[in-house]
Amino acid sequence: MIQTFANCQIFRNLSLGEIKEISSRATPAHYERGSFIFEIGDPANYLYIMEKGSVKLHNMSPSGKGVTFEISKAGDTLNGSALSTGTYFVSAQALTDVTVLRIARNEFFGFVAKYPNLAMEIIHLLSARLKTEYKRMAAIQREEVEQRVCRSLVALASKFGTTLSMKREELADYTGTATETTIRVLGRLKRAGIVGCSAHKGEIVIADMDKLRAAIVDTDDPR
Amino acid sequence: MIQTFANCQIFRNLSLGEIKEISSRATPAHYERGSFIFEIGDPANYLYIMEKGSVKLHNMSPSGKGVTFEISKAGDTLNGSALSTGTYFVSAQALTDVTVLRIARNEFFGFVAKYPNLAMEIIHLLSARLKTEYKRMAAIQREEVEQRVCRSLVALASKFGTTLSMKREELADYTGTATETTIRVLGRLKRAGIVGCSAHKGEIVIADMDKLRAAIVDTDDPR
DNA sequence: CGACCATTTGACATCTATCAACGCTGGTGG
DNA sequence: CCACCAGCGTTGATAGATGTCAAATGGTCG
Repeated sequence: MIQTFANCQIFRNLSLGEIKEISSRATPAHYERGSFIFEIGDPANYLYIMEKGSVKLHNMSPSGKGVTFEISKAGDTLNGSALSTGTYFVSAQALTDVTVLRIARNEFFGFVAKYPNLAMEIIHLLSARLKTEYKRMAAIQREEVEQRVCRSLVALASKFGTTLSMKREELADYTGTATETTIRVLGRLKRAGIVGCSAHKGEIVIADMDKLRAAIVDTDDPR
Repeated sequence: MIQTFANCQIFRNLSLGEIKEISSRATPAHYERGSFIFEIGDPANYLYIMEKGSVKLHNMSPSGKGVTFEISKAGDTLNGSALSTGTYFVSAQALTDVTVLRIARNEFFGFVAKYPNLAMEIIHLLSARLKTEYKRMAAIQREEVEQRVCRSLVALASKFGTTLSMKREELADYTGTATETTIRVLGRLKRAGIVGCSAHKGEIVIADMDKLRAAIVDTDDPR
């Protein structure tokens, strides 16, 4: 458990003693694949820290149209900003069996007020995430679908490696396109040798990472 | 100057003495309409706090395609998160003549580390902004243009009132559509009596705020 | 082996961007 | 005072990209 905290970005600048103090207030919880850790709109009473497994943060509309914001893994917090806004603004669904640690909102904020290093790391983390979202917005508004699929693949691969275990539909929700459209793009990428052909169901293998990266630099403003 | 700080969300929980201390390290600066306070990619060495005027935060690609993220006014900070990430990740351009206060990055972070209230407010602010961006992403990926234009109008009106002084092109960049498309939507809204017909150039007047709000609730997920 | 779900492919509808032309308005200079 | 110009707003026609619908294929698991 201590190790989980030490691996978590927002706690990394704390001393071992401080981490021990905080982790003493955390309780573990398990969720099985497919279940929800919380749903959008629930009151945000706990900070969740991922220990094991992966979780999809998304906003599924009643019509079935999903928007995926992030896939979280060990060391990530789940929609931690919601502790500030009062209610979770995304849903968290387990993609695998999952173990999390959770800390009550008030206790967590107590620590934040007490340890400037912790507050500072949170600020850095939120800033980085905001930057990511801004870039993503710019990409969505400017780029064509093929670009965006490639961009999604790069983002996912840099976090999870070149073998992604996700369905086409999940990639489509992450990219923000129809499933069929994503499949057609993947088809083109296969023919270009960028994506592997063999891949099992529910799996996407990136065959040539360099080519993939090259495919998204052609547009304006490489920054 | 003190007043500017007191009106600024991130400083609002500080004592007068603390505000005085911080504001003693701030220096004012003026920019005339059209000029850039900073441009995307510049090293983020200062925190800017708006005192007077309005500023557009955007990302203009060389091809001329602009994405507008926010219009800032008195009390707002300009891309403050950039102090964490190292370089500004949007450009800040004055829409009017503008007065800002600026504080050197290191000094500002010194205060953040020293005053937990300040750090906490920053966390709240960033969290709220992240929530806004998530909603916006969901809207972009799910909604049709008409919805999004209405949503933009509501957001802008709740900050600036029902008379917006902006060109169609600026609204289009904010909404993420072509200028002509935005104009066509505005045409429909005029006919529906939601938007005023008289409006001068460079001005958009919202005639019926209730109808406007009603126009964006029809889709999924009213949250 | 059979059922079910993911994946794929095709045809089609439609939305939106793009291109082009024009009108209007306010400002400027003769 | 008038004519002209430049920029913004508006409208129409068109093409292209992407979503949607429908159906076939193929893989996986019980």
